[in-house]
Amino acid sequence: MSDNTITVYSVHETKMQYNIEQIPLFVESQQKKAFVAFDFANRIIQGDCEEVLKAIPDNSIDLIVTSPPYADQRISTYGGIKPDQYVSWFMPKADQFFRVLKPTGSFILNIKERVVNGERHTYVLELILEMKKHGWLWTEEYMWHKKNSPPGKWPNRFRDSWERLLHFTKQKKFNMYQDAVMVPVGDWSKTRLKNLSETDKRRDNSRVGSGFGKNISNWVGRDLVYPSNVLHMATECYNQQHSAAFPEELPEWFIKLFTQTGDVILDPFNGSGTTCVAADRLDRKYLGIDLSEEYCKLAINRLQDMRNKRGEKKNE
Amino acid sequence: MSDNTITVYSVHETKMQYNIEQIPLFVESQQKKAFVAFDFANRIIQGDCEEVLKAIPDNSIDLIVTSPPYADQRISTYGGIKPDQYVSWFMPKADQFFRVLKPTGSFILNIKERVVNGERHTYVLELILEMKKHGWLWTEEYMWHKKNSPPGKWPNRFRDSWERLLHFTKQKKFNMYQDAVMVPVGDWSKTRLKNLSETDKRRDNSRVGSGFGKNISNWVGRDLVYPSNVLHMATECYNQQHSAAFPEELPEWFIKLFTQTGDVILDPFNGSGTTCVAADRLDRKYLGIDLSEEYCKLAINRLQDMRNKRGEKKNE
DNA sequence: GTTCCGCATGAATCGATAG
DNA sequence: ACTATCGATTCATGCGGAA
Repeated sequence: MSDNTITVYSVHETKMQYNIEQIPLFVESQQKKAFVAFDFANRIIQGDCEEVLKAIPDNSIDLIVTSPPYADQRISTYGGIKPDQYVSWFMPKADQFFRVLKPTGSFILNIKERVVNGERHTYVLELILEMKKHGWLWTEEYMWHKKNSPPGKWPNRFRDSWERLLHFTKQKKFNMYQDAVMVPVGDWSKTRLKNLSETDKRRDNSRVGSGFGKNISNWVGRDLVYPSNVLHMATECYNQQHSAAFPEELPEWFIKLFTQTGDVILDPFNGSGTTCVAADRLDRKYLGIDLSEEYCKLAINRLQDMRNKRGEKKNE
Repeated sequence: MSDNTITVYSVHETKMQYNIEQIPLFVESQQKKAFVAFDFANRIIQGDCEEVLKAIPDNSIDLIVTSPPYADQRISTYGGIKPDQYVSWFMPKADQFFRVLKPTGSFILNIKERVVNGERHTYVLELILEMKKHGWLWTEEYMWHKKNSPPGKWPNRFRDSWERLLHFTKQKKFNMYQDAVMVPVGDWSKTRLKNLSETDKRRDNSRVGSGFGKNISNWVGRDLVYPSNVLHMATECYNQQHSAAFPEELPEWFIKLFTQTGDVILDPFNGSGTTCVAADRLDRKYLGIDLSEEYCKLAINRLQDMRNKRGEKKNE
């Protein structure tokens, strides 16, 4: 990274091309205003999210979905944050997240505590408590059940197949579009409904207009139910080189749940850019930030690939 | 409850009968020794677990599995512990658990935080931190996915379908018999989740009282793999007056995982006695403690019923 | 003897209403 | 302003009676 500059990537229509603009960021209030004129939507920015976000205005982001480097992970990029220092490393960034997030917005934090000396470390618990002190509401904890967790065998524990999806908000009331993530009803009523309709037909022949038929009408067309706070998703790898933190399904679910078309989604630890890809696919705007130039380029390539594919599809 | 006495229930062969013995408990060291001679194995004791356990010797329990009253729940029995006071209510009891647990033993705590003012309360997080201060190791957090969670719809959250199963130990090295909970690979678990009749068959087998050995024999020839730290189990809500906090499968799994035949399992918030029933079925010894006389009687009745059924089966 | 369906039942939570 | 109570919302499951 060169001094006082960051690199901004953006996707263009041209296949396999991207522009790199050098933009001064770390500026005082006057110049900051000028920068604000810069459209940060649909950009991938290389830099430290804590610094980059200082150039983003208050209350301008609708949703933050991210999976920060866990303690002692992504050492080459983030230097491997020590578990004991995790909270103090994270909180200045969380303060920026708080500032840029709209009052009606949500922050989804994918995280899981490491095992240290045979014990689960407590930095995630401490992080939640500290977030509250900094004004965040710990609204909910969703559970990601990783259906295909990596194998492994230890004498004192099994494979770790779940991760936390902490849901923080700024207010008790926030935007939530529950209908957007309704799911087909369970196998239970599928089979029952199937059988029910057969019975219905049978009875319909013998007796028309009874109250029974009315009962059926309540079920017919009601294929969808609201999900719970447990998400069952398999992990996926974008390619052999760079494994994604989570499958595209995951940010997709929260993007549909907490935003509408045109809203802006931020991933401050963008990595291979799964959040941005999901956002773009769902016609939302994205802002991805990552320290690593390699990851930024990978992300922009993925976004370009997807745009191209969608373009081809349109022309078909 | 009368002064200085507790009520001890034990199962006998005679159908639908139980003995009630009055035993002085809250005594000093000399008399305590006398009490220790009393066999606490396979007993249901009515009283406050914090006091009752003072009569149990150090390092005498192999496994503790329990689901304490959550904050503001089970008000009629426990008076409804306020969320803010939960940790200070719980810790003196946890100290006794620590004392009576063998160094190689495990403590499984089923708990979940309430929503208070639209936010998840932090008393569970604080409890974990406090447990560590009192010497416990937070070894693992298992996840109970409740497939049939209570319904409901709110503007800011979905149905809560998971609970924590906190695994505390006294040492880094503890007893764990992983082979005892191995499961058939792949398709079996899929069919089990989807095929209801398959589940029913398994359930029936376990209810009859032959334990799980019989089922395992059905799996011979299939490849067994170790499970993960996510448990998929439905709550039992059969039409009775007293519903169990968790399904029998749940303590069963941990009993097989952390104990051997003849070991002693403690549930200090015994409730309807699901833990003890599972322990007895698996030929372990149990000690159940509960404040409520009604629950104690219910538990002993369940244990007697099971004994009777197992006896009938033997005679067949 | 099976299979199938109606129904009750949750360790819930929110918002409105009442004291 | 703060607490207490009540109705509305909603779905997977097991049980019991029916086909």
